[in-house]
Amino acid sequence: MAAEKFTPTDSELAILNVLWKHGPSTVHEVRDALGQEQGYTTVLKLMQIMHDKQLVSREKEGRAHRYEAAIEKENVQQNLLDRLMDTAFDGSMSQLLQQAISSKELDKSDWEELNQLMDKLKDQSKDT
Amino acid sequence: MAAEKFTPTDSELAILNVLWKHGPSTVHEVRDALGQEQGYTTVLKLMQIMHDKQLVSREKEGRAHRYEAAIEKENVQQNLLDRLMDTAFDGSMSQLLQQAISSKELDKSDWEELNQLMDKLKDQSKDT
DNA sequence: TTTTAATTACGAACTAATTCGTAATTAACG
DNA sequence: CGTTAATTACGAATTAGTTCGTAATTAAAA
Repeated sequence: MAAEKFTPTDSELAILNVLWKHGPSTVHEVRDALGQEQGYTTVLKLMQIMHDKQLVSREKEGRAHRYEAAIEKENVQQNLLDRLMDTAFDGSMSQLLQQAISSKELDKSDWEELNQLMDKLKDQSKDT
Repeated sequence: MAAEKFTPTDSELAILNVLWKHGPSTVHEVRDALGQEQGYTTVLKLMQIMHDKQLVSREKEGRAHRYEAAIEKENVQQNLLDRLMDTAFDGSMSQLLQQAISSKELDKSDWEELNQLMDKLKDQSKDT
Protein backbone atom coordinates (compact mmCIF):
# COMPACT_ATOMS: atom_id res chain seq x y z
CA MET A 1 0.00 0.00 0.00
CA ALA A 2 1.41 3.34 -0.99
CA ALA A 3 1.52 5.43 2.18
CA GLU A 4 2.55 8.37 0.08
CA LYS A 5 -0.97 8.33 -1.27
CA PHE A 6 -2.04 9.65 2.10
CA THR A 7 0.63 12.33 2.14
CA PRO A 8 -0.67 14.83 -0.38
CA THR A 9 1.22 18.05 -1.04
CA ASP A 10 -0.24 21.28 0.31
CA SER A 11 -1.91 22.15 -2.99
CA GLU A 12 -3.31 18.68 -3.34
CA LEU A 13 -4.69 18.79 0.17
CA ALA A 14 -6.39 22.11 -0.51
CA ILE A 15 -8.14 20.53 -3.46
CA LEU A 16 -9.05 17.40 -1.55
CA ASN A 17 -10.60 19.57 1.15
CA VAL A 18 -12.88 21.10 -1.44
CA LEU A 19 -13.87 17.70 -2.79
CA TRP A 20 -14.49 16.30 0.69
CA LYS A 21 -16.60 19.26 1.61
CA HIS A 22 -18.57 19.82 -1.59
CA GLY A 23 -18.53 16.36 -3.09
CA PRO A 24 -17.66 15.62 -6.73
CA SER A 25 -16.75 18.86 -8.50
CA THR A 26 -15.45 20.25 -11.76
CA VAL A 27 -12.17 22.12 -12.13
CA HIS A 28 -14.14 25.31 -12.39
CA GLU A 29 -16.00 24.67 -9.16
CA VAL A 30 -12.86 23.74 -7.28
CA ARG A 31 -11.09 26.86 -8.48
CA ASP A 32 -14.00 29.02 -7.37
CA ALA A 33 -14.09 27.33 -3.96
CA LEU A 34 -10.40 28.12 -3.57
CA GLY A 35 -11.08 31.78 -4.21
CA GLN A 36 -9.77 31.96 -7.78
CA GLU A 37 -6.31 32.68 -6.52
CA GLN A 38 -4.65 30.45 -9.10
CA GLY A 39 -5.01 30.40 -12.84
CA TYR A 40 -7.53 27.97 -14.25
CA THR A 41 -4.90 25.82 -15.88
CA THR A 42 -2.94 25.64 -12.67
CA VAL A 43 -5.85 24.04 -10.86
CA LEU A 44 -6.54 21.85 -13.87
CA LYS A 45 -2.96 20.65 -14.00
CA LEU A 46 -2.94 19.83 -10.31
CA MET A 47 -6.12 17.84 -10.65
CA GLN A 48 -4.73 15.98 -13.66
CA ILE A 49 -1.66 15.07 -11.64
CA MET A 50 -3.87 13.94 -8.79
CA HIS A 51 -5.78 11.78 -11.22
CA ASP A 52 -2.53 10.21 -12.45
CA LYS A 53 -1.64 9.49 -8.82
CA GLN A 54 -5.13 8.14 -8.24
CA LEU A 55 -5.88 10.60 -5.47
CA VAL A 56 -9.07 11.41 -7.33
CA SER A 57 -11.31 9.66 -9.81
CA ARG A 58 -13.19 11.43 -12.57
CA GLU A 59 -15.94 10.96 -15.06
CA LYS A 60 -16.93 12.94 -18.09
CA GLU A 61 -19.76 15.37 -17.76
CA GLY A 62 -20.59 17.41 -20.81
CA ARG A 63 -17.29 18.59 -22.16
CA ALA A 64 -15.72 18.73 -18.71
CA HIS A 65 -14.77 16.24 -16.04
CA ARG A 66 -16.25 15.83 -12.61
CA TYR A 67 -13.64 14.85 -10.04
CA GLU A 68 -14.17 12.94 -6.83
CA ALA A 69 -11.82 12.31 -3.92
CA ALA A 70 -10.53 8.74 -4.10
CA ILE A 71 -9.07 8.63 -0.60
CA GLU A 72 -10.67 9.03 2.80
CA LYS A 73 -10.23 12.22 4.73
CA GLU A 74 -9.64 10.29 7.95
CA ASN A 75 -6.80 8.29 6.41
CA VAL A 76 -5.05 11.44 5.29
CA GLN A 77 -5.60 13.12 8.63
CA GLN A 78 -4.25 10.12 10.50
CA ASN A 79 -1.23 9.85 8.28
CA LEU A 80 -0.36 13.55 8.58
CA LEU A 81 -0.81 13.35 12.31
CA ASP A 82 1.49 10.34 12.54
CA ARG A 83 4.10 12.08 10.46
CA LEU A 84 3.97 15.17 12.63
CA MET A 85 4.27 12.98 15.70
CA ASP A 86 7.36 11.31 14.24
CA THR A 87 9.11 14.40 12.94
CA ALA A 88 8.29 16.95 15.62
CA PHE A 89 7.21 15.17 18.80
CA ASP A 90 9.81 12.43 19.26
CA GLY A 91 7.31 9.88 18.02
CA SER A 92 5.12 10.48 21.05
CA MET A 93 1.44 11.05 20.50
CA SER A 94 0.94 11.99 24.12
CA GLN A 95 3.51 14.78 23.80
CA LEU A 96 1.62 16.00 20.79
CA LEU A 97 -1.67 15.86 22.64
CA GLN A 98 -0.34 17.75 25.61
CA GLN A 99 0.90 20.53 23.42
CA ALA A 100 -2.39 20.64 21.57
CA ILE A 101 -4.54 20.63 24.66
CA SER A 102 -2.57 23.15 26.66
CA SER A 103 -2.14 25.66 23.90
CA LYS A 104 -5.44 26.12 22.18
CA GLU A 105 -8.24 27.22 24.33
CA LEU A 106 -10.94 24.82 23.39
CA ASP A 107 -14.36 26.24 23.96
CA LYS A 108 -16.76 24.67 26.41
CA SER A 109 -18.47 22.38 23.93
CA ASP A 110 -15.14 21.18 22.51
CA TRP A 111 -14.05 20.41 26.01
CA GLU A 112 -17.16 18.42 26.81
CA GLU A 113 -16.94 16.47 23.57
CA LEU A 114 -13.38 15.66 24.40
CA ASN A 115 -14.21 14.44 27.88
CA GLN A 116 -17.02 12.30 26.57
CA LEU A 117 -14.74 10.77 24.00
CA MET A 118 -12.12 9.98 26.61
CA ASP A 119 -14.69 8.36 28.88
CA LYS A 120 -15.91 6.24 26.00
CA LEU A 121 -12.40 5.11 25.13
CA LYS A 122 -11.61 4.44 28.75
CA ASP A 123 -14.53 2.04 28.93
CA GLN A 124 -13.38 0.32 25.78
CA SER A 125 -9.90 -0.21 27.15
CA LYS A 126 -11.33 -2.07 30.15
CA ASP A 127 -12.61 -4.74 27.78
CA THR A 128 -9.18 -5.57 26.39
CA MET B 1 7.84 38.25 13.62
CA ALA B 2 8.65 35.78 10.89
CA ALA B 3 6.32 32.84 11.40
CA GLU B 4 8.23 31.00 8.73
CA LYS B 5 11.04 30.80 11.22
CA PHE B 6 8.93 28.26 13.08
CA THR B 7 8.16 26.30 9.94
CA PRO B 8 11.45 24.53 9.25
CA THR B 9 11.76 22.13 6.33
CA ASP B 10 11.95 18.42 7.07
CA SER B 11 15.73 18.36 6.91
CA GLU B 12 15.99 21.41 9.08
CA LEU B 13 13.66 19.91 11.63
CA ALA B 14 15.71 16.73 11.75
CA ILE B 15 18.77 18.80 12.59
CA LEU B 16 16.92 20.91 15.13
CA ASN B 17 15.77 17.72 16.85
CA VAL B 18 19.40 16.70 17.30
CA LEU B 19 20.32 20.10 18.69
CA TRP B 20 17.36 20.15 21.06
CA LYS B 21 18.17 16.68 22.31
CA HIS B 22 21.96 16.83 22.52
CA GLY B 23 22.53 20.53 23.00
CA PRO B 24 25.09 22.57 21.05
CA SER B 25 26.83 20.32 18.53
CA THR B 26 29.28 20.33 15.65
CA VAL B 27 28.41 19.35 12.11
CA HIS B 28 30.21 16.10 12.66
CA GLU B 29 28.19 15.28 15.76
CA VAL B 30 24.92 16.15 14.11
CA ARG B 31 25.73 14.01 11.10
CA ASP B 32 26.58 11.07 13.37
CA ALA B 33 23.38 11.51 15.33
CA LEU B 34 21.44 11.37 12.07
CA GLY B 35 23.04 8.05 11.22
CA GLN B 36 25.52 9.30 8.62
CA GLU B 37 22.96 8.90 5.91
CA GLN B 38 23.91 12.13 4.17
CA GLY B 39 27.30 13.32 3.01
CA TYR B 40 29.20 15.53 5.41
CA THR B 41 28.95 18.56 3.18
CA THR B 42 25.22 18.06 2.85
CA VAL B 43 24.72 18.40 6.56
CA LEU B 44 27.21 21.26 6.66
CA LYS B 45 25.38 23.12 3.92
CA LEU B 46 22.03 22.69 5.62
CA MET B 47 23.43 24.03 8.86
CA GLN B 48 25.00 26.98 7.07
CA ILE B 49 21.62 27.77 5.52
CA MET B 50 19.99 27.46 8.92
CA HIS B 51 22.55 29.88 10.27
CA ASP B 52 21.75 32.35 7.50
CA LYS B 53 18.07 32.01 8.41
CA GLN B 54 18.96 32.40 12.07
CA LEU B 55 17.44 29.10 13.03
CA VAL B 56 20.71 28.33 14.77
CA SER B 57 23.54 30.32 16.27
CA ARG B 58 27.15 29.21 16.22
CA GLU B 59 30.50 29.89 17.74
CA LYS B 60 33.98 28.84 16.77
CA GLU B 61 35.51 25.94 18.56
CA GLY B 62 38.91 24.85 17.41
CA ARG B 63 38.73 24.81 13.65
CA ALA B 64 35.08 23.93 13.63
CA HIS B 65 31.82 25.56 14.67
CA ARG B 66 29.50 24.54 17.42
CA TYR B 67 25.87 25.13 16.50
CA GLU B 68 23.00 25.76 18.86
CA ALA B 69 19.27 25.85 18.20
CA ALA B 70 18.09 29.47 18.18
CA ILE B 71 14.38 28.73 18.36
CA GLU B 72 12.31 26.93 20.96
CA LYS B 73 11.10 23.44 20.32
CA GLU B 74 7.67 24.32 21.74
CA ASN B 75 7.25 27.20 19.32
CA VAL B 76 7.99 25.00 16.36
CA GLN B 77 5.72 22.26 17.63
CA GLN B 78 2.90 24.69 18.20
CA ASN B 79 3.29 26.24 14.79
CA LEU B 80 3.35 22.90 12.99
CA LEU B 81 0.33 21.79 14.95
CA ASP B 82 -1.55 24.94 14.05
CA ARG B 83 -0.68 24.51 10.41
CA LEU B 84 -1.88 20.93 10.41
CA MET B 85 -5.07 22.02 12.09
CA ASP B 86 -5.63 24.65 9.41
CA THR B 87 -4.73 22.55 6.40
CA ALA B 88 -6.15 19.17 7.34
CA PHE B 89 -8.69 19.58 10.14
CA ASP B 90 -10.86 22.47 8.97
CA GLY B 91 -9.15 24.75 11.47
CA SER B 92 -10.58 22.78 14.33
CA MET B 93 -8.25 21.70 17.11
CA SER B 94 -10.91 19.53 18.68
CA GLN B 95 -11.30 17.57 15.45
CA LEU B 96 -7.57 17.07 15.46
CA LEU B 97 -7.60 15.95 19.07
CA GLN B 98 -10.35 13.45 18.53
CA GLN B 99 -8.51 11.87 15.66
CA ALA B 100 -5.32 11.78 17.68
CA ILE B 101 -6.94 10.29 20.76
CA SER B 102 -8.85 7.67 18.83
CA SER B 103 -5.74 6.51 17.03
CA LYS B 104 -4.03 3.57 18.61
CA GLU B 105 -0.85 5.36 19.55
CA LEU B 106 -1.52 5.76 23.26
CA ASP B 107 -0.35 3.23 25.82
CA LYS B 108 -1.55 3.04 29.40
CA SER B 109 0.97 5.50 30.84
CA ASP B 110 0.26 7.98 28.05
CA TRP B 111 -3.36 7.67 28.93
CA GLU B 112 -2.80 8.41 32.60
CA GLU B 113 -0.61 11.41 31.85
CA LEU B 114 -3.29 12.71 29.59
CA ASN B 115 -6.02 12.35 32.18
CA GLN B 116 -3.91 14.12 34.75
CA LEU B 117 -3.26 16.97 32.37
CA MET B 118 -6.92 17.34 31.60
CA ASP B 119 -7.80 17.41 35.28
CA LYS B 120 -5.20 20.07 35.85
CA LEU B 121 -6.47 22.21 33.03
CA LYS B 122 -10.03 21.75 34.19
CA ASP B 123 -9.05 23.15 37.59
CA GLN B 124 -7.28 26.09 35.98
CA SER B 125 -10.32 26.98 33.95
CA LYS B 126 -12.31 27.29 37.16
CA ASP B 127 -10.02 30.11 38.28
CA THR B 128 -10.59 32.27 35.24
C1' DT C 1 57.94 25.45 11.00
C1' DT C 2 56.03 22.33 7.77
C1' DT C 3 52.80 18.91 6.79
C1' DT C 4 48.41 16.90 7.24
C1' DA C 5 43.77 16.22 8.21
C1' DA C 6 39.51 18.34 9.33
C1' DT C 7 36.50 21.82 8.33
C1' DT C 8 34.50 25.48 5.81
C1' DA C 9 32.83 28.01 1.74
C1' DC C 10 31.03 27.97 -2.58
C1' DG C 11 28.78 26.64 -6.61
C1' DA C 12 26.27 23.73 -9.27
C1' DA C 13 23.31 19.75 -10.27
C1' DC C 14 19.18 17.48 -9.22
C1' DT C 15 14.38 16.71 -7.61
C1' DA C 16 9.71 17.82 -6.50
C1' DA C 17 6.14 21.03 -6.52
C1' DT C 18 3.84 24.84 -8.52
C1' DT C 19 2.52 27.93 -12.10
C1' DC C 20 0.75 29.18 -16.39
C1' DG C 21 0.79 29.91 -21.62
C1' DT C 22 -0.51 27.91 -25.98
C1' DA C 23 -2.68 24.85 -28.90
C1' DA C 24 -5.93 21.19 -29.60
C1' DT C 25 -10.35 19.31 -28.61
C1' DT C 26 -15.20 19.16 -27.89
C1' DA C 27 -19.73 19.97 -26.59
C1' DA C 28 -23.19 23.58 -26.84
C1' DC C 29 -25.52 27.09 -29.28
C1' DG C 30 -27.22 29.78 -33.08
C1' DC D 1 -24.04 22.17 -39.80
C1' DG D 2 -20.75 25.58 -38.53
C1' DT D 3 -19.15 28.76 -35.09
C1' DT D 4 -17.77 29.69 -30.56
C1' DA D 5 -16.72 29.32 -25.92
C1' DA D 6 -15.26 26.15 -22.44
C1' DT D 7 -12.28 22.68 -21.38
C1' DT D 8 -8.48 19.72 -21.87
C1' DA D 9 -3.70 18.30 -22.85
C1' DC D 10 0.88 19.37 -23.04
C1' DG D 11 5.15 21.45 -22.30
C1' DA D 12 8.05 24.48 -20.26
C1' DA D 13 9.53 27.97 -16.79
C1' DT D 14 10.02 28.86 -11.99
C1' DT D 15 10.81 28.10 -7.15
C1' DA D 16 12.32 25.75 -3.01
C1' DG D 17 14.70 22.17 -1.03
C1' DT D 18 18.35 18.80 -1.06
C1' DT D 19 22.64 16.84 -2.35
C1' DC D 20 27.41 16.71 -2.96
C1' DG D 21 32.03 17.75 -5.34
C1' DT D 22 35.99 20.75 -5.30
C1' DA D 23 38.89 24.12 -3.62
C1' DA D 24 40.32 27.08 0.08
C1' DT D 25 41.19 27.62 4.90
C1' DT D 26 42.84 26.53 9.39
C1' DA D 27 44.01 24.32 13.48
C1' DA D 28 46.58 20.44 15.10
C1' DA D 29 50.30 17.16 14.78
C1' DA D 30 54.85 15.90 13.47
